[in-house]
Amino acid sequence: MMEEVINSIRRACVLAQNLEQDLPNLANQPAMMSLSIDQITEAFSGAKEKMLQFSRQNQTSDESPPTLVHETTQLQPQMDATLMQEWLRSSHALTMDQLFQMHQFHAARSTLQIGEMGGRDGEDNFERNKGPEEMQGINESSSRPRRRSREANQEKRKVMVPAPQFGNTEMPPEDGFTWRKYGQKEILGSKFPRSYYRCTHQKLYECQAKKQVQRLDQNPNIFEVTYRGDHTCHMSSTALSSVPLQQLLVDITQNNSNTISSQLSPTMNLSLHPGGGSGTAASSGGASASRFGGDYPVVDMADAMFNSRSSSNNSMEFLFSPEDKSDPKIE
DNA sequence: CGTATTTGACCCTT
DNA sequence: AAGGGTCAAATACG
Repeated sequence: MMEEVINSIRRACVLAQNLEQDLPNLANQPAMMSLSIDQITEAFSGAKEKMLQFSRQNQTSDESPPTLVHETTQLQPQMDATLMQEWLRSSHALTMDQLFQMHQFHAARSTLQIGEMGGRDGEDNFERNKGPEEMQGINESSSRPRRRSREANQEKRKVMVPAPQFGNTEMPPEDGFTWRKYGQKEILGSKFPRSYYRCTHQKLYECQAKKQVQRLDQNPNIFEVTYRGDHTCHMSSTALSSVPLQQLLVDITQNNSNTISSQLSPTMNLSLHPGGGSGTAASSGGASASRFGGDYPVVDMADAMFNSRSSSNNSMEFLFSPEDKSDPKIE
C-alpha cells in the first residue's frame, strides 16, 4: 500500500522532470504547459490521497486489506516515509520544492480528466468463438489465420501528451519505450488518423504492449495516447525523458491500484543510497543491476547511460531476460 | 540487405 | 453493417 504512494509520488516527479526539461519549448505554449502542470498536479493529488488513505487506515484499524501486491512490499510505514523524503530530497531537491508549491497552488483546481475512457468493458469476450480453425493448411489464398486479435480484457490507459515543439511534430514524444508502427487508420469524427504501435520487442519477449496515438482535432498540439497491454520487456534504449509515465499517470488518476504495482518493483527503489549517496554514486555498475525492474527513480542516470547506445537490440537480448513472467506457455 | 513504415485488405467487435 | 484494430505485402530507409 505504502509503496503505491511512493510510486505515485515518483510518477509525479517524473512528470515534473519532464516538464522541467521541456520548459524552454513549452514557454510559448501556455495551453500545453497548463496541461502538463495539470498532469503533475493530478499526479501529486493522487499520491496525497493515497497517502492519507494509507495513514488513516494504518492508525485507526490494523486490518490491512490484502492488496494485490507482492509480499515483499510489506514495509514499515515510517520507514517508507523517511526513505521517500530522503529520496525526494537527494535527487530532486530543486524541482521538488517548486513542484510542491505548484501542487499547493493547483491542488484546488485539478481539472484534467484523463483516464476516463470507456472503461466500462468490465466483462470480456474471452472466447470470441473463433470459428474456422483454419485447418492449419498452407492455404494462404483467402482466409488469413489471424490469431487472437483483441486480447481479452486489456485495460486501456489513456493520456494526453503535448506534441514536441521541435523536430518532428508529427510524432508524439518519446515515452521510454521503443515502438513499431503497425497500422494507421482514419477515425470517424476525427480529423487526424490514428496510428497503432506495438512494442518493438514483441517477438523477443512476447511483449504485448501496444499504444495508439491520435492527435486531437481541437488541439493538434496534443496527442491522445492510449496504452494497452503490459510491457514484459523493460527496455529503454531511446528514452528521451523517462519512463512510460503515461501509464503511471493514468494509474494514479483512476485509482487503478493493482496494475502498476505489478510492473514496478517497488522495494528495490527504496534502497537508493539514502543519505550518503550524494547523487553520483553507483553510476558505473550500479545502474545495470537495476535495469530489469525498478530503475525508475534513477531515471536520469539510466537515461544517460541508455541514450548513448542506440537501438541495437540483438546484442542485448541476453541482458533483458523475460523477467518474472511465470507463464511458461509459449504457444 | 535487414529493418521499419506504409497502406489496403481482412477480421473482430459493437 | 459500420467502424475500429491488425495483418502483411510493398515500399522506404539505414
